Amino acid sequence: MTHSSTHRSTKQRQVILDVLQHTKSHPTADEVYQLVRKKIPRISLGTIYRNLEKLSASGTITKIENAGGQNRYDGDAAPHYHARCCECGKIKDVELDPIKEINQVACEIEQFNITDHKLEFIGLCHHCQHSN
Amino acid sequence: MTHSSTHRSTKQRQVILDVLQHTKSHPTADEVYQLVRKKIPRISLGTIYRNLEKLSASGTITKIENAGGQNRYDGDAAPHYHARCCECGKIKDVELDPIKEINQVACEIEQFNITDHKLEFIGLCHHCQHSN
DNA sequence: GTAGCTATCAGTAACGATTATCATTACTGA
DNA sequence: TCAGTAATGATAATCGTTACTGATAGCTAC
Repeated sequence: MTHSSTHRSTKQRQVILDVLQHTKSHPTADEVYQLVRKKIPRISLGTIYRNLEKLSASGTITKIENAGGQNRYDGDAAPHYHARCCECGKIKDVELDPIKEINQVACEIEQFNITDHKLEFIGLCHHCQHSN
Repeated sequence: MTHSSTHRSTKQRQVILDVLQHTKSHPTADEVYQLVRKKIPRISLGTIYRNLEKLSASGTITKIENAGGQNRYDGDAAPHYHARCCECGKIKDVELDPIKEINQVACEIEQFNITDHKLEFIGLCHHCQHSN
């Protein structure tokens, strides 16, 4: 009933957030699960999903959708672009300032109120370039 | 054996392609299924998926991936951007020339061989703007 | 501190989208 | 026409994710 805006601070949520913010990779839910289990062996995969959802809903982390199959999660909530390896699916941050003006440009399109955009680069990561 | 590069021409594949190329929307696999069934009532959903996969692999159509939700398919194979409604998930073409130069810029990022990019705008479509 | 409320938990079943399997059908080139 | 085989219809299996359950444990007020 009472609009539960409250987020309790639980050990599970803290560890999940900590793991995410201390990895350079952009892990899938399952990878987060494996990492967190090292600290909380009995944690449930459902708890991982629930907390990843809450954390991204509150803007603490970023959920990377469209990643070809599984979603990935990024401990960095600041807007930035990603590069995805079309071979292994790994994601890397792109050091490129977000182009804010482009939303304005796109806004002039018929009947669509643009509020945001996602730019994803596709290519081969360093590892996959050399494994062929 | 012989690398029969060509795909056989079947009635099912022709109808699927025809349906896709004659709709302005960007239907999901299931929506394609519903449309094709009007012409081939006994077609299987598996056949839809198989052909959509083949057609997009050969570059005849475009697969618009969307992790978490359903994929969508675009009869237009030429590179162009899309706008996605964050409310209903519908996709609309964006009349904006692809920015080719941006791949070059991103290429200068450490150890990633960029070959392509996807730019997707997020917002509210005309319908969802007025239904709230 | 502790009592009570309830968000969160672990465990697991259910779900939806997609893919794989398999026996049968039907293109295609000889 | 015929053989070879890609493609089909039907259905089972897979995979990521979400929903449900009773139990647990933060938080607040006393």
